Amino acid sequence: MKKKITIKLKQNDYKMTEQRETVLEVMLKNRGKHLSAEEVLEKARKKSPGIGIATVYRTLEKLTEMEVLYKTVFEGGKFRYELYDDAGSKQQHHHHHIICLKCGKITEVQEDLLSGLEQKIESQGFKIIDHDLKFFGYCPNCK
Amino acid sequence: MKKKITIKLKQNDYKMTEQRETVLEVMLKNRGKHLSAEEVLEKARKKSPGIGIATVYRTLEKLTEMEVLYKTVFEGGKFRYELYDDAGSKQQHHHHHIICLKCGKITEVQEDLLSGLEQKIESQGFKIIDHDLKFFGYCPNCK
DNA sequence: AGACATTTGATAATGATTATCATTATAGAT
DNA sequence: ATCTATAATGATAATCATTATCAAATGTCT
Ligand SMILES: [Mn+2]
Ligand SMILES: [Mn+2]
Ligand SMILES: [Zn+2]
Ligand SMILES: [Zn+2]
Repeated sequence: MKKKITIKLKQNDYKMTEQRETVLEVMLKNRGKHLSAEEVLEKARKKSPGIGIATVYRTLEKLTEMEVLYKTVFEGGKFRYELYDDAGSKQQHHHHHIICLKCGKITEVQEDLLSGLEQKIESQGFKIIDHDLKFFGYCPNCK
Repeated sequence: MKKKITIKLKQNDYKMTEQRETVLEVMLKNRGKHLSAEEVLEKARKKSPGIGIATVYRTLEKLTEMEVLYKTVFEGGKFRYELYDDAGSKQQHHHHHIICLKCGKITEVQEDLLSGLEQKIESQGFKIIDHDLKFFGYCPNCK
């Protein structure tokens, strides 16, 4: 995985630096979590104490372009990043999220069930590349 | 519609002011559009030239709380507001959006097709209140 | 090791949204 | 219609996340 991404970087004339490796490791170690740039910074400093917030933003952005990370807005209007389900290989679709309106917990839903709807939309002349589906409600604890 | 909302305001000890009425009229006249606060300000000033941006934000926020408006982030990381499909009455669900990655056009999808998935999720102990589904791809013109 | 382009970190700038506060307007009581 | 209490407004400052700038440091290739 890490090796695959290093190769991808080189193909695009990007260098593999200590900081980029650290950010990547943070994301790999936190699969299933949805981290803000500040949270990534905090974790990255454990390994690379000197790393700056600008580098974290730049690296997250680059990994998002490369489709290693998925970037989206949850509540609070700031971006959060997570590993793509199948980071490294050609990416198609993304799992869904349930956000608890009381405790803020984020639960992932793996079932897709959108292909029917996507087919209907494509039959009207669109080409669908990806989707982003969030459910808002209450988790079992807060219901 | 406007009357219904005025009554709702009163029930919550809010006053109906010229500015609130203007913002509401802007939103009613632009059903199907997705306006930023700045865009609402611009349109509102046609009728109430002195209105300030802070009042626009406050009013949009209030109407969102009251479930007259729906607030969401499209591309660019800023909030946009639109009338709820059935603004005024008890609100359940919301239509979906297709965002063209080339020209930015936003198309609405009325078909729901999520009830199956929602039922499956609720059978796992969640309570679903609303959802937000966006498709990313290319519109017929840009495909 | 040396050359050169890329990357980094500190910090300034930006842009959207929210908070502050003195002034003004609204709704209900008189 | 006037008065009063309270809520709302507009100007502007503050905040917060993100992006831009730039001199110094680093990675890659020879
Ligand atoms: Mn996720
Ligand atoms: Mn819409
Ligand atoms: Zn919860
Ligand atoms: Zn298009």
